[in-house]
Amino acid sequence: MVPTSATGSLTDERPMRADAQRNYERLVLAAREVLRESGTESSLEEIARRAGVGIGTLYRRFPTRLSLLEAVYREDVDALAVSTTRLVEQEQPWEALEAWVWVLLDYAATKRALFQELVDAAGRDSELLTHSRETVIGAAGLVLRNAQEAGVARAEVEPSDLLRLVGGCTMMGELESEQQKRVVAIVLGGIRAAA
Amino acid sequence: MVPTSATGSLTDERPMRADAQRNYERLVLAAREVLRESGTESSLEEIARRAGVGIGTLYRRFPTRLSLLEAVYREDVDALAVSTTRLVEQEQPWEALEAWVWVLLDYAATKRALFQELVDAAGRDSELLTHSRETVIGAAGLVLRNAQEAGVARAEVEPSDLLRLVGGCTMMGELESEQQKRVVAIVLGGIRAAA
DNA sequence: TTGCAAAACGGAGGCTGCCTCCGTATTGTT
DNA sequence: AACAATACGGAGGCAGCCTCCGTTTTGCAA
Repeated sequence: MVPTSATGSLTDERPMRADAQRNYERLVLAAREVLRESGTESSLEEIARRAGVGIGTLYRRFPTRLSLLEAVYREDVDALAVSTTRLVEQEQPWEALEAWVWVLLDYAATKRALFQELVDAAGRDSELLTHSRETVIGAAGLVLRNAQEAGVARAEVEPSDLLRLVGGCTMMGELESEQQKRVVAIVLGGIRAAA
Repeated sequence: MVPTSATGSLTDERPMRADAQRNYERLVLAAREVLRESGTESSLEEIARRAGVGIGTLYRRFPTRLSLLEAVYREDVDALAVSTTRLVEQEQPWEALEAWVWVLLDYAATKRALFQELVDAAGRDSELLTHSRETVIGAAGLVLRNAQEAGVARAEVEPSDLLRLVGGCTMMGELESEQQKRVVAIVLGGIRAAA
């Protein structure tokens, strides 16, 4: 999953230079480590330090905090998309939605930092459509539309509403599992179409 | 509303010294101003600067970021409590709850910074029961219990759930009014007891 | 191989913010 | 008027963000 070019866009002619690629890997590795330890508070300098790389290198490779987070969690984000598809194919629409919310929560629990900044940047920055945002919103849309077409979810709910509700309230501070259950129940209850 | 003693606790014998009181007022004034401009990002140094006061003075008076926010919004928080009581007395239980959510949103809109840190500190710090937290949670409890006793709100919902849902998801970034309406509708739908 | 330009590195440095500490100034009380 | 008690304020230490640019590394081409 290590790209051989910085952007993955169509305009890369050359592969990354060997040292660049090595440092890329080190940075992502260190970032994952530091993020696990310090979450949202993680310092970029600490990450660079841990990676044994100059701060300048970090900034060259990842101009944005978000871009680093994305690199770290890219695989996980893609995995979310995959398991979303599976849910939609194998479960009943409502059950899929229910299950998906829990998948999202579980997912968010280990990716607070990314999620925080992602939801945060949901409104503004709408220019910079990052891979993660597209993917997560896409997943939400898939499972939601599926439920709506089956008539089990209210038609007016939008994917971003789902993210807000599930992500938003969960993202702030920890949530004990009891409260988590209650909150999810409330959200699901509010989304379910009246019988 | 300017206290004549730093803590308001039982142990203050003397009133604040004149200069202390003057600076207190200046600080709160400046803080309100800066908070309006910069929200959560507000810098304490900027506030001190704006107040024409040394940074040391700020820290002596408000050892904690939260304590400053509280001072700024103390009156507003109390006002929330008052209008909560009024709602409960004058409206039907469910209507009161509905209206209260909107009051809370409106309230939160101008007090993002306080709210953010408040909800954030909801779990940990449970020792330090600040005035604001008690007040806000108390208000949520009042309106919620009222609805529950009337049988129009699910019994298992807790006050902090309400804060999480309404505050949490709203607090992250801006929310356009359309989305706000949808999100509130979902939350209320999930709280309402099944008929 | 060797040479060389393109690519990448890395950290110093400028800026800002957090917070503490302590010498100095202001009060108000006797 | 004098003297504690109280309060002030900012220097200074630490850390993080980000940029800029002189130095090093790499890989292609001769």
